Amino acid sequence: MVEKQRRKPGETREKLMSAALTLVGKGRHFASLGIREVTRQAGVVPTSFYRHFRNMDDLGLQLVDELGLVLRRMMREARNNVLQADKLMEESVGIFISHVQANRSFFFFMAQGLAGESRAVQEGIRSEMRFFASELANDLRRLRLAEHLSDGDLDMTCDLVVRSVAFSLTDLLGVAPDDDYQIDQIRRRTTRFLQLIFVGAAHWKSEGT
Amino acid sequence: MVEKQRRKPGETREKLMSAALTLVGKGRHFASLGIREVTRQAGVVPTSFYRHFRNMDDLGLQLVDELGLVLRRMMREARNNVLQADKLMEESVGIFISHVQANRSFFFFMAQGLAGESRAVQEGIRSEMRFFASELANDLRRLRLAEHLSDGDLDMTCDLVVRSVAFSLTDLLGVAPDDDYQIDQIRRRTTRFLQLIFVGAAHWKSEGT
DNA sequence: TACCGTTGTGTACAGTTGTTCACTTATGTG
DNA sequence: CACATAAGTGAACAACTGTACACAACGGTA
Repeated sequence: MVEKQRRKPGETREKLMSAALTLVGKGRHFASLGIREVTRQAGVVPTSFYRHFRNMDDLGLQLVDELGLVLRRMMREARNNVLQADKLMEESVGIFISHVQANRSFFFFMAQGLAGESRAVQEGIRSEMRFFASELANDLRRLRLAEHLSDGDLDMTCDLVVRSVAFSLTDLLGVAPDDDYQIDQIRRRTTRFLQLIFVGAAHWKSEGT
Repeated sequence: MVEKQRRKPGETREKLMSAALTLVGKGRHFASLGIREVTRQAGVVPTSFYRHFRNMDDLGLQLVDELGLVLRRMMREARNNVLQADKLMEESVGIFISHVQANRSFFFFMAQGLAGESRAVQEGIRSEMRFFASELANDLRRLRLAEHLSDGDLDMTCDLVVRSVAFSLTDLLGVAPDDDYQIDQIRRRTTRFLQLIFVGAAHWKSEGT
């Protein structure tokens, strides 16, 4: 007699994905995870894996999609909550950090994927970052905060902003999630990076002429 | 009769390390490499591994040390060849890119290690980057290129510079090594990033007062 | 020359891996 | 209700893994 568990449709799929994330969150690298390991963590029999994914790379790709959702939520919150332009950067960095804390495993996965072994995952994450940068550029245009910059220069600036924040991710994931002191240091530093970049953008090319 | 190969002392050790690097250079992630796999690539029997390393993490740590040498060579070359201050950034980025091309596997390893699973390797690479940033700050002070900045602000600026260049690493490693067009795009973009940062540094705090 | 520590070799073994197969059970549509 | 399909299960396999052991050849030193 086979005891088949009753589950909602797609529940095992979710279990597998979050099992992989859990392992990544525990410090394991996604590239080193095996199918059996993930199914074990998910409390599911190994063969179930193949019902939902072709292999680990496939699972990784689907995680990238979910990561996209997380990033979009973050962006939406930033858009809604950053009202006054003068505190724009402090608040944005704050929102970023709190989202990282709330979805630590996801961001572990993101940081790993940037130099990961699956080209597809890598390209997926990179494209999420490009999207993020272009949305940021739109916002700045809309808020009339960068009217002296050409489109190309604004894109470059936003690209650099996104990269700097993304790099802070590795700092953030390197400290304990409850180490408030260190986290505050990172928050300050990241904010100053962004301020420096925008000071640069404000004077960009205005001196070469 | 056991045919023992004659090798220079430490030759097998080197073979193992460069075998790991080779695999990483082929797109594999360091965290997913196994002892047997590395020894196979090195053309050595699995048990030999333990004569030189306690486990793969240990090998990784020793690779970080060698990476340090590569980075120092790069820094030295930059110091010798960058003579005129106005081309400082173009030339530095150029030297960086050519070193990456010449030691591709090493830089693959570096990019992976930043979000790798061994905390020790991670910390090692991070510390190499800190060292690099502080040396850069020294140089700028020495060349009297940043006299209006406080020590703290100069450190921050150099930190941001190093991070931006390091992030370009992932771009660089993502394109084929002979894709000259793309590489030139990356070179241009990275250079502009640095210029933007230094424009920011030049006007830093001069406006808040 | 005799000796010893280092390094390389071959064999062995238990544990884990990815994947296939034949099966049972649940679910939703006609 | 019947039935096709999706989603779960367990057993099995060959291949591979890390690691241990005993042994052999080398290099240097006394």
